[in-house]
Amino acid sequence: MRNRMCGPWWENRLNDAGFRLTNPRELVMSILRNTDKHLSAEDVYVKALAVNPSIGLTTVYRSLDLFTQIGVVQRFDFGDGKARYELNRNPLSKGHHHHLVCMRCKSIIDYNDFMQEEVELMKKTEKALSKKHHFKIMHHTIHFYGLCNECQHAEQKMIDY
Amino acid sequence: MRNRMCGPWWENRLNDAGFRLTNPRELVMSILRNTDKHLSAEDVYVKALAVNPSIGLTTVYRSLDLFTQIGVVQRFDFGDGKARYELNRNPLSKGHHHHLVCMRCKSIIDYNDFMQEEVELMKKTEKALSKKHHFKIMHHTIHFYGLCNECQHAEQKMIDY
DNA sequence: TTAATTGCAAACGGTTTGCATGGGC
DNA sequence: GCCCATGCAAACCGTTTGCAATTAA
Repeated sequence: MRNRMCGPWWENRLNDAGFRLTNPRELVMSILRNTDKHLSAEDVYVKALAVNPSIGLTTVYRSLDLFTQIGVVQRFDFGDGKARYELNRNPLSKGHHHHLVCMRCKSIIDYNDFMQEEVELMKKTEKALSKKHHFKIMHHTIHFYGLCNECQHAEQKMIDY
Repeated sequence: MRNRMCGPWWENRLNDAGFRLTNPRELVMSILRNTDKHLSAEDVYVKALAVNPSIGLTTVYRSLDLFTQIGVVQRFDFGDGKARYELNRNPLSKGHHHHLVCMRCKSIIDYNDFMQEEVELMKKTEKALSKKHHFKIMHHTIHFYGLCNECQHAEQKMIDY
């Protein structure tokens, strides 16, 4: 009965990995699917409560961990003390992108410019580093840190006084 | 009396920013100066205790924060729940490099291969993203995640059984 | 049926804060 | 002497764990 190719790809991946499809897991997944933000566990929990008031924060954490482990979700650390979770919208990991992180208001902007060049450089680098350090590279992240449009102006005001 | 250009550059920067040169701060700095590892606050604290048994962990945190703020130290988040601190060895930020992070044992390897190409791509990307998103970029990080030499073999053993 | 999953409460671990004491300048 | 800086203890906050009850398969 497994692998019936009935639901979305992540359901199959759950099954294949031997995990159960439950209401809380479906709910967490639907929340991730319906946002383009970079949600923390707490963010997901709050949204989940609106649909299922009896869901527990613990379950949200465990679902997010599980999804991360089976490669359906990617976990990011932007250095503000809480992890963010983002859906891998495609089993083949299309939609590769990176992040601009505002050091002041912590907002995050996705970008995917110059991906062709980036991918080429990364491949080259990965190859060299694998050989040099015998390191098996699974994935990479590029974060730009700075000030978003609004926060630049806010900073400017502070300097003015 | 300020700005006498007597001590190392970071002492001057402390002075210029209006902060005091104290024993704990010198100790923390000397520890960072004498390692090539990526130390956590706790790591620094343990090393500091060996020299000054009355130093407090809080002071280590505050020193590291201060150094980070005045640009003498860089703080990294590799996603294992604790921040790492690394000395900027040069006021002009030479020695730019990035990291390989082992997802299993959390060890970190520095690399600076292909820096020429990387810097070019990053400059180009920064320029475009600044214009496109009105984002003022201060710095960036590139992290490769994967398995180090030892951990690949450990994983292999696990699979064998 | 029955083992995986859930929700609660309590623990955990890294980091921060309040406050009285101590030490640069 | 004036404040900034320190050390201690306690608070904080995101995350994890133990455990009994629930539920998917």
